[in-house]
Amino acid sequence: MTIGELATLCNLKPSAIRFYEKTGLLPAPTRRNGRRVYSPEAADRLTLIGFAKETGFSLPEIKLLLHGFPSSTTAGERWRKLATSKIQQLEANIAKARAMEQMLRKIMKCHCTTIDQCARGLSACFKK
Amino acid sequence: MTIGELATLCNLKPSAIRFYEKTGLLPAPTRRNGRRVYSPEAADRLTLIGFAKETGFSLPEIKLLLHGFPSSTTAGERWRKLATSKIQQLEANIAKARAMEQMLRKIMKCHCTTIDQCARGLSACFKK
DNA sequence: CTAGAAGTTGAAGTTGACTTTAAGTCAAGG
DNA sequence: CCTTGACTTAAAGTCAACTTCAACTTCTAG
Repeated sequence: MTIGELATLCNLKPSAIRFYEKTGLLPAPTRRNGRRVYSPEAADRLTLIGFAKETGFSLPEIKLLLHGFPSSTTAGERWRKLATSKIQQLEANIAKARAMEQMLRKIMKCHCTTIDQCARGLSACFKK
Repeated sequence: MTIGELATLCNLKPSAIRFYEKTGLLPAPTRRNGRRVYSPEAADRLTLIGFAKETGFSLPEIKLLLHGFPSSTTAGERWRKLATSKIQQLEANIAKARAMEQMLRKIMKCHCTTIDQCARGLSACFKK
């Protein structure tokens, strides 16, 4: 697969793929006459990266999750710690998203055009 | 309340509050000797803004949700449309977060240090 | 064989959301 | 009265995550 094909397949621009390679998220593929040639697994990797991004991971975090921490005796443990904290973050995000959704639904039930008009007291739900 | 007090109360820097004011997210407060003086409602507004940010709204989107669309006969309807699409986005985000969480949990059950070691085939879950 | 589409590089530019800086004003405590 | 710290502004700086540019090479169709 060429970089262009991989890009269209994953809804990315070639520049993004080169950027991920340069920053170490994506392994450098083999080359044919100087050009990158990708195997289908590259698409799996990019799918995973995209998914992680959409769930709130930064690129450095994704790098850690993908490659594990730099080798050390406690590497596995540290990966585990990162994953555990990320799971907690994900659950917090889910809770927040649900609360926001509830708020929007409530506001939609009345007939205002702004939140200020009818969200008085509603923001109390979010204290803390 | 001074800008500094409001900032500590909402875990923000004064500069962020001034920035929100400049970009129209926060109404300009009254002034005493040139200095901003805030009423407690300002904190509610900031809490709401923070919440929206954390659930994936951009500042321009938050502005729209707060102030409604610029006045026009269809303003209310457009607000409604925006809110509806945002609710859908929130639900999609919740689903993604759940899938990501499941994936992390699965990977944690085996004893690898990287995702590549044991996530083979797992990314199939995400092929939408 | 040649035009043009797609690939290559490093470096510079973009966007969103702030933060920092510079240069100054105001106010409360010792 | 004077210092110290919080406030004011506009303008410039920062950071992440890419994108665009310039200059060049290489593949592909006619």
